[in-house]
Amino acid sequence: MMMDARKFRILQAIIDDYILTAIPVGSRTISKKYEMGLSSATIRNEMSDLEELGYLDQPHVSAGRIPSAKAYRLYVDQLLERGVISTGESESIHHYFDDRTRQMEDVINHAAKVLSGLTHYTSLVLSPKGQELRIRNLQLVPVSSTSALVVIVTDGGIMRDTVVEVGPGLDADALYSISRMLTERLGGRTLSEAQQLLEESSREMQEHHRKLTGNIAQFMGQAGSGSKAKLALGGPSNILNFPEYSDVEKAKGFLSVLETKDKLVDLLEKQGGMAFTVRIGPETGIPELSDCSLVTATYRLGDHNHGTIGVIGPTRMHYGQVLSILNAMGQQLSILLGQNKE
Amino acid sequence: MMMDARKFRILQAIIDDYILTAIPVGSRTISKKYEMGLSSATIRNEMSDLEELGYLDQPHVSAGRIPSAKAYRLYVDQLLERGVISTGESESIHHYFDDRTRQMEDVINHAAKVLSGLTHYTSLVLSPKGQELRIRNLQLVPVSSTSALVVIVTDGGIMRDTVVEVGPGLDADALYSISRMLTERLGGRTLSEAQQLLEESSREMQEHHRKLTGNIAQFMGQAGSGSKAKLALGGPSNILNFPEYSDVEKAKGFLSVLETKDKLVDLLEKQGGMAFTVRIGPETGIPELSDCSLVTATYRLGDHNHGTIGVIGPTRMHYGQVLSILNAMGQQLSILLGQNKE
DNA sequence: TGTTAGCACTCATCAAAGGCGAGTGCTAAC
DNA sequence: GTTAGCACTCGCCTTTGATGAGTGCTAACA
Repeated sequence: MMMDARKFRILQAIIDDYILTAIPVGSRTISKKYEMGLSSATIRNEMSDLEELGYLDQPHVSAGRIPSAKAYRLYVDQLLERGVISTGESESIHHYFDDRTRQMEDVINHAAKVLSGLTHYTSLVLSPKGQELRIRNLQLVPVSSTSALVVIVTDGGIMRDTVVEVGPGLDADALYSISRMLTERLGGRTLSEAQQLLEESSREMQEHHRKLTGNIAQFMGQAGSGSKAKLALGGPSNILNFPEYSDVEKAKGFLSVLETKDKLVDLLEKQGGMAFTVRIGPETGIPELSDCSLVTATYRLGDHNHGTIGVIGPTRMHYGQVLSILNAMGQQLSILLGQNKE
Repeated sequence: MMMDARKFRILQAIIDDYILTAIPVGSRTISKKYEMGLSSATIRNEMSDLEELGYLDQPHVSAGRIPSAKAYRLYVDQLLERGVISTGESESIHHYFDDRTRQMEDVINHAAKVLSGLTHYTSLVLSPKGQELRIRNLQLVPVSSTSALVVIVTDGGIMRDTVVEVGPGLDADALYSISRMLTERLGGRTLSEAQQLLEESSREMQEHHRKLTGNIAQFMGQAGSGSKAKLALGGPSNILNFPEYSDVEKAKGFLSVLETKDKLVDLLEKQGGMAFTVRIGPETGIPELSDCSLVTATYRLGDHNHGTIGVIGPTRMHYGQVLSILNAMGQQLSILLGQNKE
């Protein structure tokens, strides 16, 4: 037995209905509501076939069918092929941002809020990884007599800062001249290049500079490895709007995953630069999310950097709408963060 | 009728039991479990009095009694009077911090996690307000040809940063000399003093400097007013562990409040420097939290600055334990953040 | 006068029973 | 290949009744 066009149409109708109602779909519903021109009995036969093919599950014998993960997969692949992603939403999303928020952290927090507001799902926004960012300016600001704040301005406009120990006897002017020197030498390079360069050159340096440059190099390593990519969450409690999560235990599991952000960051980073990924149920690889779907999209920042935005919701998600919104939001973020570049 | 010692003992027993079990307490339970040396009948009479006095509620006629907000209030006031706060926990809390995390944001995030882990409630940690922080160093770092990053190092070790527009034609060296000048003039002053000073002096300045100083002054106003005090949440989903919140609707309300942090910040700032405050049920002023209690404590940072830590849980909270932990955590935070001061 | 035993009464909770209805699979006719 | 008809299944809801925890009241007791 094979999947034919009619089976597919029926499957699609079932998925659409289930996405809307969250209750198992019966043959009669499909026959009447979706004007197939077929009687419920015929639908039943087809549904029986679809179940055999693994696209439908039956919670119990006298209930309707619900789509399996495999069915959603088919559905989504179809959506992506047909390119349902419209960019018309881009403009409306623009309104949600006001132009003053340019700080990376504010932007991603706000983006997460907008995204969860628009989709009514839980949203995730991951800031770009710093790996490929190029240094534009580096400056040491004295904090105490033995420590200084490192400020790095990159072409992504992202500033990461940390406090490093500096040797004693370096006053503000000394730090400034070091800053100038470092900016001169490292400007235009990526963080990882700069790190390497610093480590090499520190050998030839005087004793009391060596420690400082070593610390800075280490910091660049951290910042560059992207281990500190910031994650913003939007509307975590949105999940409670769905009957799938009216069970408190399940809700707790879901929310717990959100609290330990590490797993989520890993998951989002697996995206690997693809325009869109859709992970359905078990495909997420996190047991607590086994009846969720995670839809992610990439936004670009310059030629080498990208961040990730995503939405988590029940497997019966409005995939088309979500993909479209993610697409629009991604573009908006690229524009917004790109302004720092000029 | 008056509250006497015996009534109080009985009330205390009822509260203790209800904190433990979350089920209405009957007269028999008190009589047997708490060795009052009184029969259940006598307890019943007393309970009836306590209800009349407003300390107990009865969910329905054939159920036991539950403590009212007024009862918790009495209970907590008693606790505070007796000074149940031990400092013994301080040392153990120390272990949860590793010494490298000195950045304000990391510290408060971590503190929130530790706090929710120890108490099993939802925790809140508010960073200190900047109002009284004294400027130690101010520096402008070029970001683009027309904008610069303002970095202010204060005696709290807190760095707040924002991007300001600068007039054209100011290169790195020019910015540095401005920075030096500003540091010279503003060092040792509080943010609000500095703001005022800047605004006054900007009148006498050249045209293209005026805008810059104006922007910096504005930023100081924002930072100083504390509107940007950072709030970290710990274990939001902990609330779901309590049967009071096994109702999904209630849980959603609770979590929604957590998502809009503004209200919480307001609530925490009302603390006003008191060592401890306990808000029970309606005292929180937020409808969604009307059957929660919020316990907050202050930690000091230097002589003029303070932050707030707190715990939200059901009204039947382990007040004694929570107060004790908050006390210890507050001390630890003061020490940890104080290290930036030297 | 305060305390206690006894008793009738209330009412939430739980489990069992039964009706309802949505939905199925199968069969026979078109 | 499609459809109408029908018996059957089984989750869901409501009803019912038993259970038991807990109360308020009264009368007896120290």
